[in-house]
Amino acid sequence: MPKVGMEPVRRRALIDAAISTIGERGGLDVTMSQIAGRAGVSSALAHHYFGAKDDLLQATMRHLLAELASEAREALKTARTARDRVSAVIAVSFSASQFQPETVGAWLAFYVEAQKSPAMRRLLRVYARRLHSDLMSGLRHLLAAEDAIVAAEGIAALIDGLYIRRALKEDTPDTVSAVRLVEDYLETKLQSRGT
Amino acid sequence: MPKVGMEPVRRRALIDAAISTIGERGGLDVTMSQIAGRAGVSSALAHHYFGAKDDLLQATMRHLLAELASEAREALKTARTARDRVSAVIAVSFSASQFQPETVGAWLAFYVEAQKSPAMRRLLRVYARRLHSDLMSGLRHLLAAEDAIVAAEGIAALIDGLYIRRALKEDTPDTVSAVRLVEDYLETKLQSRGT
DNA sequence: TATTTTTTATTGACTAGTCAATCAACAAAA
DNA sequence: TTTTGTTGATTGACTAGTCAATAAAAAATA
Repeated sequence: MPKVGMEPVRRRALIDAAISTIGERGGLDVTMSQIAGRAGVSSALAHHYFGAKDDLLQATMRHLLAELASEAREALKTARTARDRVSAVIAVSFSASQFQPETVGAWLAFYVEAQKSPAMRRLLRVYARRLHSDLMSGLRHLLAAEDAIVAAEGIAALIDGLYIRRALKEDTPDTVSAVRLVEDYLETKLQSRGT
Repeated sequence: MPKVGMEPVRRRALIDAAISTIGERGGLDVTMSQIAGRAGVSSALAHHYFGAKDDLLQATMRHLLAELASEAREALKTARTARDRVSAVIAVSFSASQFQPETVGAWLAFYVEAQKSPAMRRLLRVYARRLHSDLMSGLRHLLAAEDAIVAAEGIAALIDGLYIRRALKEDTPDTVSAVRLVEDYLETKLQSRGT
């Protein structure tokens, strides 16, 4: 029952299906048929809209990044103080939508893929840089220049590390304790100011 | 030119080849032929000694874990104070042999695989538990019980996070700065004692 | 010691299965 | 009648795993 104007609907459905398929099966070695099937279409249609499998995967990664960026922008908008800005960035990283095991699984899979694919690596670098600058936008006002950079790197590494642990499920660090751990790090950093 | 007593030699060569192939290509989707070829034998021989591909991969992971464990044991032996113990664990995680991009790439690939494979997940849990207990063996004497646990979790997450960043190469955190970052975290934790 | 037999090492060729990508064909809307 | 949406069938490439065959070393036997 072909209706016109399906393209955006199908694209979105395929990307969503790609995320959950990758997250569920844990890895990028998912087949076009699995993804297409979950989106309720044939694999031929997936190729029709995205060309090669790689293109669909890249579009998926881009979608993940865009979603995270948009959440971060939103959260930063309402943060009043510098301290709030840092907490906002941390909170977004572990927000319900981002910290879902499926999503985390997909993120991790893309991290691995980035080792092979320069295109993916570029995308991830964009994310890393934005995270850094978002963190610095608050930390800059709270710590001396050098300390702020170290703190930003530390927080970023902590976030990535907690993501990995989340992806492994079982004895999963939940959202709350993950946030607490990072906030605790930040707090000790702020307290040792000037030492 | 068949000589007798080749089994251990081949096994080791195949495992080494697996590590570098996985690390170089970034992912577990390497073929038996690639691994065997790098080890200088036919793919049939790899199957002869390891059975299925999965078995070779598991043996490889086990080898990685065993090597890390042995290095850690060695380092802890010479640590005199509690503080030294913690530093020793950190140092081992970023030692030259462990922090090689190839090795790190392989580690990351196994992390992803662990999402699918319960066997791999079990192995990784062994690693996580040992890391935790090694850290606690020092931290226990330096911090209050609760704080020690938080610090151990934080250090572990930092290590994993820095590994990920290392795997992505380019703007790589080198060994020295990675150690410094973790040590700095530990230091601030210790200083805020009793706060 | 000379020989046969067994064990160990090794591979090329093959099988069976999977999957990305293509394409011709069909259906509904414009 | 042209455009848009859609799929089943097919192709071509690749790969895990098997197997029969070969050859050297070691063990057993004469």
